[in-house]
Amino acid sequence: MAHAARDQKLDSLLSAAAKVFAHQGFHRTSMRDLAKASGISLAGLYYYVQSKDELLYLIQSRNFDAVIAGMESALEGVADPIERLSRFIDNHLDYFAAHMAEMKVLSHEAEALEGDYLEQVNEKKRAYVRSLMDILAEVEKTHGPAHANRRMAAYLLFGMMNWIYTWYDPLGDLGVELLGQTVCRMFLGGYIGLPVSEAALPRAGAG
Amino acid sequence: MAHAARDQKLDSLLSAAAKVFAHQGFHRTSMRDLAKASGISLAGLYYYVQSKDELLYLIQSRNFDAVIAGMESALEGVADPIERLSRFIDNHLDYFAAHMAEMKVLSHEAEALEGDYLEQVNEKKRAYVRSLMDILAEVEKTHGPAHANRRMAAYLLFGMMNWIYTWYDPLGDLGVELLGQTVCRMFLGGYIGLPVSEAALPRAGAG
DNA sequence: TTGTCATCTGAACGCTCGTTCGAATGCCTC
DNA sequence: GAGGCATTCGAACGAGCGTTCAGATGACAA
Repeated sequence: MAHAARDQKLDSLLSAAAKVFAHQGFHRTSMRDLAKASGISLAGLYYYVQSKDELLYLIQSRNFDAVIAGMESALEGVADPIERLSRFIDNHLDYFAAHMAEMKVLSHEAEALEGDYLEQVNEKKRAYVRSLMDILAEVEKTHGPAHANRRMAAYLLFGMMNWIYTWYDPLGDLGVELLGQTVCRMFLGGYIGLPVSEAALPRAGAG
Repeated sequence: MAHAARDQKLDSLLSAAAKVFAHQGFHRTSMRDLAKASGISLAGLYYYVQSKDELLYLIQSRNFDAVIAGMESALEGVADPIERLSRFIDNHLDYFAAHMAEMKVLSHEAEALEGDYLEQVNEKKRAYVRSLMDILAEVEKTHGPAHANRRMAAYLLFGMMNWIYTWYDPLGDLGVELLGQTVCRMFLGGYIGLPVSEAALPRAGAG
């Protein structure tokens, strides 16, 4: 099948492009850079892709779809809210660690997209955030009112998870399992001894 | 003094440039854009600045210096490790919220710098991270061994704090005080009822 | 008035960019 | 061998980029 061969070559182009985008940034990367990295001639790139923008869109869109699909499968049949939250986090971090270049492009080049491309990715993003906030609502229903604004907490969690493209090395000594545990524990429990009571928290009486 | 007038005009150029960089991104912004935004002619920009790169460097460098100076002053004479951590977080978030454009440029355009400029900012960054990790070491000394790798915890905290440029509105209904409290509590304590015991955490017995 | 110096500018330079186009190549079918 | 189609490419185009330069402007000193 010719169709499959073409798709496969597009995939490898997207993979090569993601690496270069992650390394140099989208705007600093030229189509000539991508030609060199993918082994396709400059003009040849346009047989697989309509524009540089579409290339970025395809990287972001496909990987985001994969994250969302992974999440849906990870949550399937799981009822306990905390377990659902834990799986949401693990899925996000596991995919991130397994596709660092692509996820860095998704996290860092969010504003590089324009027009319809931007809107389509943003719609996925909104749905994904909504999924997390639904889980947080369930958590609150089971465990009582939260100690934080739900929306704020959601974005702080995304901050912990998405910022990892600036420092995390999946091949380093800090494994993804430890990362997932730590993020989950930090979100739900804390850094020092878990039983930190309200009164022990600072800010209450300090200027 | 003529010197002071010049410095003042450079300041206002940097401030205008930070807004445009924050809005469009560094590489997408042209010197012609900056000329328009600052009210200086294209060639006139080069009377105040050697290059577009230096412009970015000055924004990052000066604001980072301000963050660090604020931190040193906030920690002065404070002994309690948890209070020190709380002040470190508050200083970072307060400055971020008060200078969203500049801090977005500092967070998001970290890799846009090159050569000496990059190295100088990175050195500040390393020292700043070291400051946080020193505080974490003090916290551990006082409150016993932590439940997370120290370096990992530090970067997760920076993730929560730096990611806010993607979602936080200082003029919205979520005040900076609440933000600081939440980040501090999430780092130290947690989202649902603080006494979440080890056993209650998922991951242990779930696939 | 003349000269000096900081401040500012219009116009241009050389370069790289994303994209296009006409043509070449390789492969399959008849 | 001929025709058709998917694939690939060298060369070029127009546009925009960061930067430079020779010179204008205006304030102040002599």
